[in-house]
Amino acid sequence: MSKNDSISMSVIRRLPRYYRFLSELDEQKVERISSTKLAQIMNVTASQVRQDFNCFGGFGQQGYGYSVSQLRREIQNILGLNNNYKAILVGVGNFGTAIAKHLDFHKLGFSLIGGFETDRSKVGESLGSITVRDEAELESFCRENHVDAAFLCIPKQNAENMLERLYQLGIRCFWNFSHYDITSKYSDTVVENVHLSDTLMTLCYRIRQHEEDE
Amino acid sequence: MSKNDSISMSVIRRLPRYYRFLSELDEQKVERISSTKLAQIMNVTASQVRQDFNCFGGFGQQGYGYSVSQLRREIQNILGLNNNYKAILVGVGNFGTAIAKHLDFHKLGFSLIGGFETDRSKVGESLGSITVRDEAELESFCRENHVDAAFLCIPKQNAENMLERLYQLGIRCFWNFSHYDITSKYSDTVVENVHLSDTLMTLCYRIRQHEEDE
DNA sequence: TAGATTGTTAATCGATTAACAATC
DNA sequence: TAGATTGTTAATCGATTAACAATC
Repeated sequence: MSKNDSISMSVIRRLPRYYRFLSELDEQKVERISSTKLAQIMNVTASQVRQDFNCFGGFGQQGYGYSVSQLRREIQNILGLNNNYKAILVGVGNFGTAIAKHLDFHKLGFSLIGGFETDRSKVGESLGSITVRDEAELESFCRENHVDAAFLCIPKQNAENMLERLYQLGIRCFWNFSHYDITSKYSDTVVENVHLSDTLMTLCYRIRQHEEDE
Repeated sequence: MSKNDSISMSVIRRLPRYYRFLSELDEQKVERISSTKLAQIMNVTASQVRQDFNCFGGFGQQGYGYSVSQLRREIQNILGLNNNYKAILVGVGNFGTAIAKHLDFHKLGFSLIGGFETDRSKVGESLGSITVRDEAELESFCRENHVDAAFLCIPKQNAENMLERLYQLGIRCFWNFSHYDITSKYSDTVVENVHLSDTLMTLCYRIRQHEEDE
């Protein structure tokens, strides 16, 4: 766990996938694996596997391969999944609700500590471990609780205002499901955008390509 | 709209984003835009904008720029958003429901024609234009209706079986929210994976990087 | 020791950016 | 015509793959 020097984003974005495959192998009690075998399972090249792992230092052993459980733990550490970043859910509609119920945030480095919603009819509902609060309580809540990140599940038209409020409250990290372009206005933020419709449009394009190939 | 010769995936995956920005400009009644200006708004290089658009043929006019509405329409055509691919939703839990309610499939080249669920208590519910059906009806439904794609919103453990059934029914295109690795078993499929937890893990990593930069 | 497999360097490939001639 | 901006070629940069010496 050394050898840092800013790893490229291409590598980082592959780590979760390694982590998933290694977790599965670990559950299946597989003890060791070679870069060749792992590459085969994951449908990538063995070279890439070794290059990727070596960005962080040598986890393997020549002539033997990698210890699945150790490698899994190393990637877990690199990604920081043992953290417990405090996150709030902003917008508890269908989508926000699904997210909150669907994911095990603790395994992903987060802890969901609050949810906020404009629709009064939803305020007071409980959602897993949290209770849905009136959006008006956002400021007081954030002053009483340390918040590391916000999960944005609101429509684009509400995003501009909400961002201003969240930014004022010192929140700089966002998991953004809205189509609002956060970084263009707030450059000192960390944003992971999830644009579901973009991937569906890509699928649309690829369906036709696939048909044409026949 | 010519000059094809297999466009690289890097370009294709940028098209939805161009499409979104152009749609917005179009709504704001902006008539023309230069690659420089568009690049500025989108935070990319003007070179990239021009290279990307030129993969498909010259939409611009020297000394003038690009017509926003025309360019938007061109990208719409390239992506094939005027299609009406018939899709079914497999798994109508929190997540599937949110997806179905959240997105305007018609604008994205699809038409949702059915939803299937194992949980009997949900069968019969209506969801936008569709009615939730018992998963047991999947085969009969797919034989009576042409289905181009399946949106997979089921847990990983159910995915293997379900994929086998869908594949048998001739479905080859998937929007996959499960962590099941479709292409490794079914190589003649078109799959867009959406791994939400992967992006959250990446955010987790980036939060720490951000903190360290201070 | 022999065999296997890593860690790492070098070669290749593809994607991005820069530059500028063509042209509206 | 002069100015602006594209379309396109060439240069650069980064990421991926191949190769192999190091070593368990």
